[in-house]
Amino acid sequence: MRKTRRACNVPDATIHRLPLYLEKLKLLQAIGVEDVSSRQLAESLDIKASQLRHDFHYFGGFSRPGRPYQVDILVPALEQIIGISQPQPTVILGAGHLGQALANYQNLELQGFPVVGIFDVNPKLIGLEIRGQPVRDMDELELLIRDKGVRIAILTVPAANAQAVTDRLVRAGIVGIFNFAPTDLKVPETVVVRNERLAVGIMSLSFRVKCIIEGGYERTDGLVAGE
Amino acid sequence: MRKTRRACNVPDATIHRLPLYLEKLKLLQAIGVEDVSSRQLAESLDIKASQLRHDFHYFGGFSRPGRPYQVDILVPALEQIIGISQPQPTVILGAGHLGQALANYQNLELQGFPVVGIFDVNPKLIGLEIRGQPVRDMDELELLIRDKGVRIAILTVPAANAQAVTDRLVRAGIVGIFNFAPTDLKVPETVVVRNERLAVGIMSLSFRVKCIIEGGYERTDGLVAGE
DNA sequence: AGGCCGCTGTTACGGGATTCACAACGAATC
DNA sequence: GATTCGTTGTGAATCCCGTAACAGCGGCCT
Ligand SMILES: NC(=O)c1ccc[n+]([C@@H]2O[C@H](COP(=O)([O-])OP(=O)(O)OC[C@H]3O[C@@H](n4cnc5c(N)ncnc54)[C@H](O)[C@@H]3O)[C@@H](O)[C@H]2O)c1
Ligand SMILES: NC(=O)c1ccc[n+]([C@@H]2O[C@H](COP(=O)([O-])OP(=O)(O)OC[C@H]3O[C@@H](n4cnc5c(N)ncnc54)[C@H](O)[C@@H]3O)[C@@H](O)[C@H]2O)c1
Repeated sequence: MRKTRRACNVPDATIHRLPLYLEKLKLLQAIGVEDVSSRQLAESLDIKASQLRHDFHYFGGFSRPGRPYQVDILVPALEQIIGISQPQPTVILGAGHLGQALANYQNLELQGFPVVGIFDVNPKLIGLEIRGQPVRDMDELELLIRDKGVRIAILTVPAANAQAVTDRLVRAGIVGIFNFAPTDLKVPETVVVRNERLAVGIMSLSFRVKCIIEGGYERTDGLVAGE
Repeated sequence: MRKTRRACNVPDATIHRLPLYLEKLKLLQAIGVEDVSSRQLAESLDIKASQLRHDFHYFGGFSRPGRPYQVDILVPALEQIIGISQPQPTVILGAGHLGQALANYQNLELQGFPVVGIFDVNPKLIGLEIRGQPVRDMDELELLIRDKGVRIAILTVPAANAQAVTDRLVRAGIVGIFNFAPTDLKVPETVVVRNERLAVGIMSLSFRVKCIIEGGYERTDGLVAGE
């Protein structure tokens, strides 16, 4: 009980690293590696070993002093922390360009997020099969969410409709929304939204590109060629 | 000269907010708003006004004490900082599901990143028209990059081919790579990579969802219902 | 003019995140 | 067995970001 309490106070920065750890560990697992030290794992991810141990420390640690981490223990432990010990059924809202791309993305299922429903309002799209699944009419939304116990939704509708769809998702019991529309969604406290803004990504890239071209080659991490 | 030096030491967190500022400001500009205070702008983005002023301070400030910010000054100033005063021609590598979705995404051009080339190796895709542009053979890559002065590339090829394509992009003079493949790319110091990992996003969402469901409703920001 | 209000620029502070340092421990080697 | 090396767990220290506080300026109203 205390443990789940503490787990939610973990900083975002740490949470964002867990998937990276998990990904690398699964890779190691696939090639038969049995144990791995914090240094090995950290260096392959370009971070400090102490940070990795510190991250793990939030969850009480996964080994004991003297013993390296065991891949077969770490993988399920991280999966349990992230919440994908059981696959998390997921629905996609909006079967347009992006929605279809995501529906076709097999990695989603591999990483524990099988798409169990794709929804749209466009009659021309409804019925279209994507990887064995039909695009569904919005009428079926609430029923399917309840039947399959869906808690996570991926939102790929136009920005103008994003809030309306969100409200409906919230009423249907969705707890997490992965939002690709460039809009800030209003949701109750008991629902989490994660915005994935393409514009932010490409614009910050552009900034760094400009820095390299205009300002010489120095980087944030230190080295500046003499004044 | 000093100014460009300093500009590159701006923290990432600030850079990530610039696109949000710009987006909101363009919206205000479109509806004829002439000036805006730090409080107004900040509150519409759910951040503190002092943070916004602090962010702007990295660039010397955009007004003077007593006067609110003028939208018509701020917009071009931010565009100049981000590096999109002139549109940044962009190429897409990999015309699969995701590549096509992005090629169809009109917001890219609206935000200053017109797609001037879409490339693939699949003969069946080459020649396919997407928003008026043909999918091109990789043979044309270097020439088009040089001709159009492209500095930013969007990488949507399978992870297995990502590094090879990257090497070729780097040799062709690309400076910034927006990478959607779940792989860490190795590039020289003079090239910037920004990874957009879907897995990180959806897994951290899943973690927060699990926290809400298991651990009650408390959030990082404080309030925990009594012990 | 004078006073008041609201605004920005700027500096100082507090807190969180990263990094460091080391103690405790296990295994292998001599 | 002792010793040496490598490992994790953990608290301290450092660094950096977000927040607050305030000084200085502009406009407005009286
Ligand atoms: N295309 C991209 O690469 C891309 C990238 C980043 C973000 N986005 C964002 O993702 C969203 C979708 O982009 P897109 O390119 O796929 O657009 P799109 O127009 O191709 O697809 C949107 C789909 O949503 C459906 N829709 C509209 N209203 C709906 C509703 N109320 N309920 C259910 N479905 C509804 C439409 O019928 C359409 O099929 C947009 O908000 C866009 O800004 C797109
Ligand atoms: N589909 C998604 O929604 C999604 C989401 C996030 C990340 N990704 C990642 O984006 C990448 C592309 O995903 P996708 O679903 O579009 O895959 P896809 O297979 O549909 O498309 C990949 C395309 O790249 C082309 N290609 C392969 N090797 C190439 C090369 N050497 N040079 C140029 N083109 C080449 C292929 O011909 C194909 O058309 C993958 O790395 C995937 O992991 C995809």
